[in-house]
Amino acid sequence: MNPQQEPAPAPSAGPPPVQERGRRRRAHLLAAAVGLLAEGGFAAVTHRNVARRARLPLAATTYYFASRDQLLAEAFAQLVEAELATTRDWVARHGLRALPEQVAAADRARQLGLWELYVHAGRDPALQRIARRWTDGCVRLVADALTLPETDPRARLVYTTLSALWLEHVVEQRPLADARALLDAAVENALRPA
Amino acid sequence: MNPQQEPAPAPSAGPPPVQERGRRRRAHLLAAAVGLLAEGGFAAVTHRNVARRARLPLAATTYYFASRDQLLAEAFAQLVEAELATTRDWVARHGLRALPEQVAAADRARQLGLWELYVHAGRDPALQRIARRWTDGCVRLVADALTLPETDPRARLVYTTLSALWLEHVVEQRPLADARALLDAAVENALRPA
DNA sequence: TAAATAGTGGTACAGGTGTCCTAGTTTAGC
DNA sequence: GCTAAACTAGGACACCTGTACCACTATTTA
Repeated sequence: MNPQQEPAPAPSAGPPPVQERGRRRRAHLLAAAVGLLAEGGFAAVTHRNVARRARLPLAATTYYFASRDQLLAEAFAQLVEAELATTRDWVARHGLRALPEQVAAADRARQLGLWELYVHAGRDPALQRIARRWTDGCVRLVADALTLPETDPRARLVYTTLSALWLEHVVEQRPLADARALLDAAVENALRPA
Repeated sequence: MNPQQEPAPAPSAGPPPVQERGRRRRAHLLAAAVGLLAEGGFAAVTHRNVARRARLPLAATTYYFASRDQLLAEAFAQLVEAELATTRDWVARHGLRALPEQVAAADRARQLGLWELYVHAGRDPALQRIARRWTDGCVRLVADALTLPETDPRARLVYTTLSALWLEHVVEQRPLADARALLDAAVENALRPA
């Protein structure tokens, strides 16, 4: 009896849990991780914190995620996707030049968490892929907003200014007033005929 | 009698140690912290790692620095100062447009550590001051290289492109070829008469 | 010289960490 | 129904963390 029954093979890295409740729990854990990342940064995302916030037992975290790194990676991916969607929406509604206002309105801590993970991606190939997708998504977004082809270097150029201003604002909390002016200048430069 | 002899008031946060050996030891600890930060990032800078690398007893770290945070802050300041000096040198020698080559040649892990601390500064006012000094220093550097007044927004604009490309390269490890082209375009745009 | 200060280093503490284990319970498929 | 898989939950393990303590020894100062 008890023929090495393989009690819990841990689906972690593989496909999502098959049972409905399992899928919900996994999603809750992920959401908790994202929240913690925003509030306390990188270091706050521990198994115990995540479990506590999701009101689940500690073991649930290791059951649904193979490791803390994987949890972080998925949180990063989710954060990036959400951010891209939000930004796309905003740009569609208010135009590219209104982006500084969106940055101002958004949750600063959340943005910080995003950038923290972005930089951390420099040391983790799994995260690096997500970081690239983020940059690419943003560049495409800018290109669309300026009605430029996706690969037009001018879009890329505008995005460099945009992202630098964004990061600067989030980290250094400088007044946003000149950010808007600088972004305008960058857009103007890009669209000005050579 | 032992009249509350205050055995070790810990100069940590105050002025540097008065004895020569003490000053050397403190410097060694700081250098060790910078090295660790580069190699393993944020998390690697622990009291024990720093002490081991500096070949000093664990207690030396708490004797010379009031806390881990202070140690990190000083490491950040030192890293920033060194980086600014190096870059200034490079620009004086090879010009602004050759900066991508400097980034390529520099120690990637070290740059990563620098950016990690930069983003972390968003959560720590003490680090934030240093982050601002870094940005300001870089902008001034760009302004000087372009023979623009320090506060000219065009210098700031060029720096946004520069820093974004720099961070992108360090984190995402994209080919550096188009970075150079983009930087050139940014400089051209800035200097083009309106 | 003696006293006061600066620095040293070994150790201990209380707490947090990721991860694993295991016995149990629920659910899905037949 | 029954069996196998999916899931739960609590606890434990080994390790690492920042920091405090304290009996020392150098060094400086008076």
